[in-house]
Amino acid sequence: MKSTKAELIPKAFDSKSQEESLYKLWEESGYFKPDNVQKYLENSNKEVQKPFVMTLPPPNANGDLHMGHTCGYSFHDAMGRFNRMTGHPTLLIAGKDHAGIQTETVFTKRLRAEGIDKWDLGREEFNKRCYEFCLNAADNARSQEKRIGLSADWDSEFFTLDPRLTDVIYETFFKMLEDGLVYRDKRIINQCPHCRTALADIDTYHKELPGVFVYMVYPFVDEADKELAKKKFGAEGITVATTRPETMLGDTAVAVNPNDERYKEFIGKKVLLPIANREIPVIADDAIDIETGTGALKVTPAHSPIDFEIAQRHNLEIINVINEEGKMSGKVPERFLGMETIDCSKALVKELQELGLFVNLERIKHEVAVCERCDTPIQPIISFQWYVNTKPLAEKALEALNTGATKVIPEGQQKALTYFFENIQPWCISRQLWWGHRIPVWYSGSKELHDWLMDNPGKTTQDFEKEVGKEAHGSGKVFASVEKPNVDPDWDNEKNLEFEAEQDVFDTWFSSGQWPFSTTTSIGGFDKYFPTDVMVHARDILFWWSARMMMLSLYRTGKTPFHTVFLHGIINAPDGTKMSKSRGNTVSPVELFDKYGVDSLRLWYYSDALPGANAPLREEKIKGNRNFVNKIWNASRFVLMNIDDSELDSIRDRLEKAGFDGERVNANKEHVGKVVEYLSKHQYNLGTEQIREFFWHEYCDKWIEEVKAAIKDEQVGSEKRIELLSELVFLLKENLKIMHPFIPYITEAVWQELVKLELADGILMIQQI
RNA sequence: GGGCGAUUAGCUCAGCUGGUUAGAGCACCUCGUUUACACCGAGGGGGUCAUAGGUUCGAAUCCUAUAUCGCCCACCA
Repeated sequence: MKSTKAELIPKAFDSKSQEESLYKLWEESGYFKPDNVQKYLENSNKEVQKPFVMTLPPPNANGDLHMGHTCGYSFHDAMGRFNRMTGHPTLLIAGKDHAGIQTETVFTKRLRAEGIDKWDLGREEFNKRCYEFCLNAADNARSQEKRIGLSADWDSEFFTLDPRLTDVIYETFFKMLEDGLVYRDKRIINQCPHCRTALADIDTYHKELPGVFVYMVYPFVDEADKELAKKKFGAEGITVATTRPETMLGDTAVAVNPNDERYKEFIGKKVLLPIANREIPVIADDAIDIETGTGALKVTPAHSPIDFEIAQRHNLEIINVINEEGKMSGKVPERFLGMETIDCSKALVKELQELGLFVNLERIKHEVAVCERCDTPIQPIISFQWYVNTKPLAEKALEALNTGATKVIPEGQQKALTYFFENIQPWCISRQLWWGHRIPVWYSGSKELHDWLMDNPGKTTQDFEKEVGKEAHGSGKVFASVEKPNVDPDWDNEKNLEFEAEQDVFDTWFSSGQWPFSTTTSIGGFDKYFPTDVMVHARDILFWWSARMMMLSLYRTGKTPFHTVFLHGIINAPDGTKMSKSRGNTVSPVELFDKYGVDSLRLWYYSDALPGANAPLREEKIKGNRNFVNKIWNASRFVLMNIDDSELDSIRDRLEKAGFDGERVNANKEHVGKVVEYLSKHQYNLGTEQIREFFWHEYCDKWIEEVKAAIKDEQVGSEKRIELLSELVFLLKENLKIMHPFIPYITEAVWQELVKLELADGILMIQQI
């Protein structure tokens, strides 16, 4: 009867109870830090390869991780572990995102629940409290990142508003301003009247809402035109159609297609804008679709992007009639001032009816852009914002793609990115929020003065005083600096001088677009760790994030920030639809960790969440992976159980001598070679399949069975037993190593069982493949 | 409207630069309780690789068209 210590090992691998202590073992080993990996390699006379570095996408500091986050981190970690085990001092830099508008919304609600109004609190106090809130809340996300096994250096973790990063981000802005790449410009923006901020297109989504389509007549000014119109159309004017009648008060033209036979003879004529009683021209523009509506478009440059472009082409006046809160304002008849747009719309329709200029009202459903956070329909309004001229930046990025300095996996997305760079639009980087990096700019005099001067080229501060009726306290020039400046060379009245701080903050992508070099710079490792190696994220933020990182890194450092962008698949609900909170079909990764173990979920990601794929969640596959993980546990247990305690010394000696050869060892080498190749080529699905196939059906089903039969009748301690069991242990260890990047927990757990029997040393994470 | 991609076993998908009987996991069927594991073992069924043409000695793989689906961007008077 054999006596073996290994018989005490439990029958099933209980992932949940072991994951925490295994993670602790890794973390406390210090090998999440590249310097320690380097020391280890040097001490064990291994060749030190160049560092392997990844900066990780920072999740929202105050949220839970979703299936997509843990998917990304699974890939990060497999890459990190593989490189760490092949001679590369490896650094994974994690982060937590301040997430601009989302966090401001969340925290404002929290404050309100405590009975605090953010406006009473003031900006400075709000930001202070929100910062604390985020730092505290970040523990939650961080513990989930650790749970997935992420081998990041937590001492290099950054919150995106960290003052060290801010310095770098501001420098970039100053440089761009100097180089003329940032400028202030008047454009149509998406205004959320509820959140009182400009929104990027990505912060909005489209929703089908009931609306109206109102036809109304703008009468001609000249009697002759009226006559002609009456003959042609049966009305003394031109009929236009709109879904937003309230914007008519800001109309400055009616546009028709130059090829539209109906209106040809009216081009250049004038109509009288009803109610506002303003004469506006009929103009011709190619952008007008003859088929839509009446083929005649009322042009409201201040409140519609298309109209704005038309206005630019034709030098039309721009009249703002809706303010930031979505209320009627500006040059509108007094009775409409302060009205909600919808009320104003109704009132106008009524007045038009009375004037006999109302033609028809259709009730329609149409797609409206709404605020992603609060569902409020956005108001396109015109305002001055800060822009980046992305054209020259995109050219450099294109070059990086074309020369192969950066490549995107999957290939199709590389084409999409190329197309994006080729057709890039100016980038609005200012947001009217409190929560974020304040744009480090001061206006001499006031922001109003500066924008007025921009609006009125050729005019002076004296004109401003006269026409606006306010005193000028500076030249209206812009000063870029963090601290308030105290001199303005263009303003001689020093006593009178005042500076107004820019209140807007940067778009979060402007700061996160600098992530690879802002973080490495801030830990003092720019020279050593930049450029980084691989960027991993889901493909939905390719244009927003990686594109920006490429442009800004090339601008600041002259180098592309990473040689590979790896876009993992998107995890969908089991029925194939998108997971979303509003649909209530989300699945929490933590739930799956608990149920099947982290390794099982990781394996599923590697096999299903491939670049270019949408992976519907398949629990039964994760369950299958759990079975594989358990198989590893039991196979290892069986090998150890076959070793009698009295044989341990001989097997240790045999293992130290190394020099195993023969069929199995060769087959195993070939197997390891294949997996290494798959990992190097980012073919994780093939790697997963390979380790599963090989370990289960070769190592377990063949080798263990063969050895089992061969040693059945052997005396304990016989030469044959020692040789065969030693070989089996050797092969087990080799397999644990190559499987570790995929499934770190189970492999390390087994390794530690080997360590207990002194059949292995140290920790598996740092062993070299 | 523009761009990208997909269509292979019941389900989810592999199949790299064209080459013997097209693969995996899960599901299904049969047999098996031999002291590692039933979260197991042995075996099995199941696919004219969306459709139509073409290139080739040879096509799931390359080309063209069609159909269906998905994603992204732009727009929606």
